[in-house]
Amino acid sequence: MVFRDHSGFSILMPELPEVETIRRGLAPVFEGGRILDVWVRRKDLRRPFPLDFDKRLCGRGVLAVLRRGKYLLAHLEGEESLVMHLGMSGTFRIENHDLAAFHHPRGHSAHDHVIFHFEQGAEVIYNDPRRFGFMDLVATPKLLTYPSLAHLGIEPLGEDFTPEALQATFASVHAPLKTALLDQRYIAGLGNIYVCEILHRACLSPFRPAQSVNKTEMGRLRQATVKVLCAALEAGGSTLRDHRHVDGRLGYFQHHFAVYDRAGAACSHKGCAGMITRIVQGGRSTYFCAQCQI
DNA sequence: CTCGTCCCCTGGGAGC
DNA sequence: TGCTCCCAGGGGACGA
Repeated sequence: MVFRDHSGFSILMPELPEVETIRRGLAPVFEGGRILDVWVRRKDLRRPFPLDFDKRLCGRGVLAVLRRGKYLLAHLEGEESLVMHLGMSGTFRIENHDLAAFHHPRGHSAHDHVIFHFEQGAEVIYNDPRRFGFMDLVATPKLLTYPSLAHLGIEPLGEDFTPEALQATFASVHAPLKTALLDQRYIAGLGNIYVCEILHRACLSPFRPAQSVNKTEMGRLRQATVKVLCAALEAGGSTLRDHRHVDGRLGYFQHHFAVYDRAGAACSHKGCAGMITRIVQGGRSTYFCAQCQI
């Protein structure tokens, strides 16, 4: 969904490209940095913060920031990792203040829930109006069995994302292709917006039972997924490089969509006279062209 | 197991 | 102009 926040920035829900762009934006501050102090402004987001969340982060060095699906993972010194999910409205911004300012915080907005203060003076601020995100601390060796991460499917930008793997994954899945692509247990990182774009690009119907998609079509699906995600990443990358955005807002950038939120528009495929329509599948909007998505 | 439904939350937009 | 209501989204819980 596209909407504008109070300062006129265009906001998009964080799916894989947004989360990866945020990861790249956080990395220069997090990786090799040390957390001096953490200010948690409420006791929970979607879930409660873990016990002594702030105390356990104070003084910790950050080794690396990784992404798995839509999750961000900050590996900390001492074999512990900070697991973060942005839900639907979570974002980070980076501000640079002197140390004194942190102890007399000013100018934080109503939805700034967590503020990390780094040794070098940067503040990393997590803002989440709808509070569907969450943060947790997990022993790094136990990440593989952490419930939210344990059952995540294939990384769509990884080497394992092949037509053969897709066919094997969906071999016994009766669910409609649209629903199956959104299911993080099969493929990790896709959300409603990009799934609509991917299916349109691959000329595949959202209604097709996932198991009915043949290998040739899986090849198209793979190709479309990589193209759509990489184009979005490129847009995010150019936002990071754009110095007009140096107020530190991460991960939100303009995209051009072929189908999402474009009901009534003409299908953009060459030679197709179809029109984009909106239907509901599993309680979520699907935008597609019934003419060429078969 | 798989499938469908509902809920969490807020702000924007439609409609009156 | 100002009010009310509906809706978007990811993930987890729950029941069939």
